[in-house]
Amino acid sequence: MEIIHRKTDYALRCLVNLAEAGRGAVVSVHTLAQKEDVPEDLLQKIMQALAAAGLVLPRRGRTGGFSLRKSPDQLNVLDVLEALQGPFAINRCFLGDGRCRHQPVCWLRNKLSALQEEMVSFFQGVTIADLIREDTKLSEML
Amino acid sequence: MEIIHRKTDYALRCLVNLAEAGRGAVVSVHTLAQKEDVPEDLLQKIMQALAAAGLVLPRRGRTGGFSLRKSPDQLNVLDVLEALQGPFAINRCFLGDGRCRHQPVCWLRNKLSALQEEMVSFFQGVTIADLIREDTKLSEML
DNA sequence: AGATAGAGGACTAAAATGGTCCAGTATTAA
DNA sequence: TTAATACTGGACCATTTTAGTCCTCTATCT
Repeated sequence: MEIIHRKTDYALRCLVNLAEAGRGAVVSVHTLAQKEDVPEDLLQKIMQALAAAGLVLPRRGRTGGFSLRKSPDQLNVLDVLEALQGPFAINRCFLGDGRCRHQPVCWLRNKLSALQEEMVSFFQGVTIADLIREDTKLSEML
Repeated sequence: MEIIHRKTDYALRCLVNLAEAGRGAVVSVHTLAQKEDVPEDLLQKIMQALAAAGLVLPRRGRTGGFSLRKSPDQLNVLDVLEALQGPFAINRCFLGDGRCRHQPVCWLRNKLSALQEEMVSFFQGVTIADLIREDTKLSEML
């Protein structure tokens, strides 16, 4: 049972790559796919999702590609995760869509709500900056 | 994206029910299914999995059913989660089965390993006792 | 002996996941 | 201005997972 699915894994790798390329750097899907060894067509969709979520800025045309919209230390893992895997919830009832069969709000939900918040804060607390490879100069990307 | 799948949700409900029934209490799947509003056939499989994981003790025959094998405050949510959803991992590479495409051990894995451990501790820290309905006397089940 | 309860295997429908393909549009370098 | 390059967006597909059902068998208690 994995929290981070493969698409999200790919996304994290590419966002880190983008961060390492320096602030404002524009990198194409083609380049990212090669560098991080990810299927190019799939990565296209992934970057689209990240763009739709406002995490990344697309630039079309000959010299196009994607660039980060926030500095790496402000881009947290929860946002990436939700962009690719949908809203994060410790249990289905926290998604709010399909109603819980049991009660409007059941006892289990009440018990889990604290955990839900803790997990959200947890993933919000981890940023792309935290994932950057050690040997990269942090000064370059902030 | 839900951490706790429906089967695990059902399992938690029934384990709490079992805990509330008092230490050593034996409750049948039939009864549990009715009380917690869970499909009986499915719950059978769920309880089987919990038994296989050593969390619950099956008793066959006329007055049979399942009883907790640990006191509720020693039965943690991680164990339940893993019994029903398989090994817990923040990312696929922590499952150890299929090798990561990137490297024997990649930089992302190194970065995530701390998170993996934090999440494991987190779910280990939550027990069935924590999920018991407020109005139940704790003294009865410890 | 008969009723009841768990064991376990086979099977299925529906959804999620990972991935591919293709036609279209924007942009820029030459 | 045109050709190359890069993102957009929709359709499509195979595999796996999830949730759930059904049926037969075995154990045990009354």
